[in-house]
Amino acid sequence: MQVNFDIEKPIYLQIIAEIQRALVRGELNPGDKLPSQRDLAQEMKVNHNTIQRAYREMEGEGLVETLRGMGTFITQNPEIVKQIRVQMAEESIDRFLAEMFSLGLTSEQIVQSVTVRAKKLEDRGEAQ
Amino acid sequence: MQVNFDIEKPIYLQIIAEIQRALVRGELNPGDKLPSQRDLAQEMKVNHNTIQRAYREMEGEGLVETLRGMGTFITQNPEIVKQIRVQMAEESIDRFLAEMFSLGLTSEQIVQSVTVRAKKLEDRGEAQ
Amino acid sequence: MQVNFDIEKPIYLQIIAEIQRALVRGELNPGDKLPSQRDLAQEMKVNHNTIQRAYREMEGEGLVETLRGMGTFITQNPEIVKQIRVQMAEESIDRFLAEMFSLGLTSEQIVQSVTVRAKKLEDRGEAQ
Amino acid sequence: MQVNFDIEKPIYLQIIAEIQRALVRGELNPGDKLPSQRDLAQEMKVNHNTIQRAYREMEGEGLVETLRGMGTFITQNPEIVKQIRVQMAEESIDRFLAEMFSLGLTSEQIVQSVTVRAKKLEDRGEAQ
DNA sequence: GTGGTCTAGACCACC
DNA sequence: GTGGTCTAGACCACC
Repeated sequence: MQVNFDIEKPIYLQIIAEIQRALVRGELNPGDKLPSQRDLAQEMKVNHNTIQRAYREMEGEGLVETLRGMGTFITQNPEIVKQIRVQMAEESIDRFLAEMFSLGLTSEQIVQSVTVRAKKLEDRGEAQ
Repeated sequence: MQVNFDIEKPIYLQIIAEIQRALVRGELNPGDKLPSQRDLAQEMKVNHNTIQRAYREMEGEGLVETLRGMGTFITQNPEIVKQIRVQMAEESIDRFLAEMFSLGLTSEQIVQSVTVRAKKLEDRGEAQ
Repeated sequence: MQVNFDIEKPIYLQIIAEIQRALVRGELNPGDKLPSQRDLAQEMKVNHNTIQRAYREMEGEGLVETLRGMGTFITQNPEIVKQIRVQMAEESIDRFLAEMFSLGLTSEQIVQSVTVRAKKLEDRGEAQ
Repeated sequence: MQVNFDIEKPIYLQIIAEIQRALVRGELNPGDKLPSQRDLAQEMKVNHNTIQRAYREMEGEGLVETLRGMGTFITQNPEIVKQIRVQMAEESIDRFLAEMFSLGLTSEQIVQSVTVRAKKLEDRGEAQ
């Protein structure tokens, strides 16, 4: 697991995004234990408070559960993966539409372009 | 004009992207003179060779023309803005589709989601 | 506004409790601006991060809203005061019942005692 | 046995309260010898005069008896535990009612809430 | 060993 | 001026 020290996004949000991606990819599953705050901090070369911020934020969203003295675990709710998938898709769509609108395209043009291109890529087998 | 010193993308490509965005936004127009390589290098705190690489690349794409002793100018072709727009839209679409496919959505689901969301945002007036 | 540096309760929770009490007492109202994080930190002689923790926690509960560069404000929702009242009453009841059960009283005995005593105090006018 | 050095309550009253709770919990029984004033003072890191004050106060209430040269003992009266229980329950009730009245609830509402909640907790088996 | 709280202080973005 | 992020390091509770 890696973070980019880019200027754009706070580290703790990048950590959350990493964990969500790992969940969506199935590398992390409901019930799994996350690395301890101190271990992950050392591994990622960030302060343990930054990891804690990320973990606490995820706890607030119901993504993880923390058992004092035991560690932090992915919530034992099989729905979370689906929920994250939906959330990530929505973010992706909104980011995309913002880009397209800023280029001056209308809804109709966008839908048209996406339809054509998605069909083409799917036929080529680029959709796994 | 600024660049992010992130690891992802070579600086000269970021410079090109910036200039293209400036063109699309109308902040830069066909025929306009670009800053001298040395001036821009100083302003952006990058090596002047990096600027030269960016300008050369854009020259290869027919985006700019360099007149010896005069400087570098946006090509006097009213079509370039439209061409960049198309190119940027295509990049945007492909990036977006790659994200959506990696989340496991099908072409139909993607088109469906985009259609609904684009309509909604347009109604809200978020498309300028 | 004061905090007790007692060992029992984290400072940031004490701060939240203080603000909730101020709301219930009507000393603070929906829409009111809270002191800036730095000012309150200085006044309470705690670190500004501790105030931020309290404010962020309240933001998560929808109690306050933060406008970057403007400050932190009590949510413009007239229902919050009622909600806090209910929450404080529930906490009060649960704390009380835990005490009474630990003394070995049954539900019936507790209800009986409370009924008699509440009536007596109300008649004496101790309920404002 | 520990005391909180909080500002609220004199230490000698906290000591009395601790001893009463120990009696109610059955950790201390009628006839039991209390630690010597000096021993307890050392253990609790308070002045031995503070312990003396606590013991004297309890003697005045008939809770303990001091036998010169022998030490201080819980009164050999099987009723004291019951009496303390009643006294603690009364204090608990009054503190609780004060809280609820200050939140603006009426006697009826308080009794109603307590009845519902006590029943629920008892059913859940939280009353030991 | 694991998480929780707190401090002092730095630097940043936005206004 | 206001909040946001982050670090380094301390001490604590619970196990």
